[in-house]
Amino acid sequence: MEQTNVEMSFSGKKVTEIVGISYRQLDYWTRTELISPSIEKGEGSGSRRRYSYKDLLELRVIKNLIDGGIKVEKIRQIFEFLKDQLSQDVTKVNLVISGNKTVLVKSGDELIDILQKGQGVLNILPLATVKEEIDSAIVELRPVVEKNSSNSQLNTGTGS
Amino acid sequence: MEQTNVEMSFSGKKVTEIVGISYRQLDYWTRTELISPSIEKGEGSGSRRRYSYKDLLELRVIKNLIDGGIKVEKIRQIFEFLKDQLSQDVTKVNLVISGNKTVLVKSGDELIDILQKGQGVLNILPLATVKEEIDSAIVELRPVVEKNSSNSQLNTGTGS
DNA sequence: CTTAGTACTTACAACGACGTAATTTCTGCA
DNA sequence: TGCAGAAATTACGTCGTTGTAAGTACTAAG
Repeated sequence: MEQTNVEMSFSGKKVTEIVGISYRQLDYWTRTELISPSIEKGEGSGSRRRYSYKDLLELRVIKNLIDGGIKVEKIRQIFEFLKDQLSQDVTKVNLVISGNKTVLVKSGDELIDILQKGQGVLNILPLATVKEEIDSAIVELRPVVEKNSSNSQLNTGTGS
Repeated sequence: MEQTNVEMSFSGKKVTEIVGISYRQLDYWTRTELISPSIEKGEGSGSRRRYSYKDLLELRVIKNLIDGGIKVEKIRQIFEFLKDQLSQDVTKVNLVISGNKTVLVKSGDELIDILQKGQGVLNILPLATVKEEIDSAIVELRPVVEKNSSNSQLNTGTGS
């Protein structure tokens, strides 16, 4: 029985480990609404934020863009265009950022087409790798299995 | 007689107009050695910096990268690899930034090749357009022709 | 030589994007 | 119910990248 990652939820701490960012970054991005915890917003000190699998993908895209030297300010623009576009069927799709426009493009002809007319700077990020990165990170970080608590969201597929 | 732009020199002020950046940016980039005025460094208050045509190309590349949302920090890395690579025969060459490596690639097959193996973020900047932008800006900004002073570097070749 | 411009330099401020550390509150468990 | 630990919040500081404004030196004209 393969449990899809889609229904999982993750704490802030866990997210930082999976995605590979600092807690401060996650907190800052959350509080400035670059991303938001889809499962639970968590308001008030001591509350708990819960992020979805889709949030993880989004965050990893952000991380890769940051590592690629893209300004956070620019990333905010990008995600205004990307609203909800980023579902789980991201395999073999490239994120192409041209000027102030952002599109999802299937690798191949379309991409070359865009390159021909290339004005300004073109940023390209393959999303297939993003999904792989997250998925393998989730598996690798599955640590010492906690004593099974009934409402643990990290259900590994033990039935019921 | 076509006067090549190559031998010209430009003041800081002029550079900002041609390239399309603020004086503060030019100054900051100069003083932090992102670029340096090839013709004359200009040391001490009141001295004069003189930039070359090649400097203009370099600065325009920087501007385009900035407009593309690339962090200045990243741009510094890029130019460490690009040292002197940026000559005047930049037509039909693309600047490709992949991770921490930067290369000049002729449009076409090589580019697609790189895209296939695409890891992380790929930044692409066509240099042909950069040269065009600078050249046309130089022409357009040729203002009220100064009374011909013998050492004016801005020889228009009109001949009275 | 003096004066007026222009251009370069310096000083100060501001903002974004975090890091560090202390504080608060929630949760699981005894 | 009370306690320990984990995670979120708040406070404060810093660094890089500029903007604004004031100071300073060079250059040409008289």
